[in-house]
Amino acid sequence: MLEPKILVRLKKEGYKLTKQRQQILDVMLQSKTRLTAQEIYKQLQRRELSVSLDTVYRNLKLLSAIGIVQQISLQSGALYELMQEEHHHHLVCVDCEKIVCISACPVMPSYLKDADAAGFDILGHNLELYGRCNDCRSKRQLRKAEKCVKD
Amino acid sequence: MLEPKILVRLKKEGYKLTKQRQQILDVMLQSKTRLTAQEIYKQLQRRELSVSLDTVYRNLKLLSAIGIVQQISLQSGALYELMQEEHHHHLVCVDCEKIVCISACPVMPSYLKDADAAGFDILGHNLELYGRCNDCRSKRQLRKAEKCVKD
DNA sequence: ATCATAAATAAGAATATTATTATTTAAATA
DNA sequence: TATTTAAATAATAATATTCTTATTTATGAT
Repeated sequence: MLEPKILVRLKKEGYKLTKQRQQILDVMLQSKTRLTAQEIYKQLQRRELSVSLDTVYRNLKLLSAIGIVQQISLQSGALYELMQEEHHHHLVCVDCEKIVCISACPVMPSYLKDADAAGFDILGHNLELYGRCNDCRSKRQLRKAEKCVKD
Repeated sequence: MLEPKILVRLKKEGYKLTKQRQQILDVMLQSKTRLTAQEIYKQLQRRELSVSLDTVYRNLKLLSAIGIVQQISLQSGALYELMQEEHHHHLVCVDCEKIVCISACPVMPSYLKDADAAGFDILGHNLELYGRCNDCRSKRQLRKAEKCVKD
């Protein structure tokens, strides 16, 4: 069921395809929503596969580093999603934590050349944008406006 | 002592310039190295200013979101550095956690337009690159080579 | 200078995340 | 198929990070 692309990627970097790793990926694949590490852990328990929470975290970190999984850091902890078809990034509202996908990716090969120059093999990257959404901006301005009216 | 630029930025976004916030920024300004939240907290205790660890974390998060501070996520936790002169990003070795600065930034205004389109005010961003450094790559290959020799 | 108020803080409890170490396992090769 | 070994895992202990709530404070307006 796993994308062959993912298998190839893991093998290429010398990582093993363990049962646990497969199941973690599968849970993410099945999920319609972004998940926390804890949620993935709970799903796995339902499936009766023995996976420690530690293993979930370890794998999410690894998979993020090599670009198979995308991590989104919120106040309340991190969310993870499987990188499907199109590579993309996320914009998070600093007030309400609303998340919006930004479809393009600005990290071009030319940019990675600098990194190569440092002698690194580039495996992946994570870009998160922060901002304030329309609603939250309005609310802020409303507060100021109300005050003026009252005065 | 604080860069006026930072003060302007905070005020513009409606954030207060508290003693604690000032001191956190000052500790980072004085430091020659990247610091963990805990290290910043300890520095502040030496200065005899009352700042809770919670406050340190809260501020680092806020300051990262609006681009005044840069966060670097390592296995062992996060490091923080004040964004000085030139905006830049970091490349981290997934094996040894060596950090290298990449001077340019690929996040151009044109890219941010997409974000604007979603009705967001963009405040900042965080980009982290992952790779494997020269040394770690060599070590991996050595292991394989040794095996071949032995055989 | 005083007042009003949203923003910020401290304290301590609750969670999330990582480290350590002994054991197990995938995968390469004989 | 059996052997070998780096990689991966589980268990649990240790840290790091966040939440909740009551209190304090910076700031803008009087």
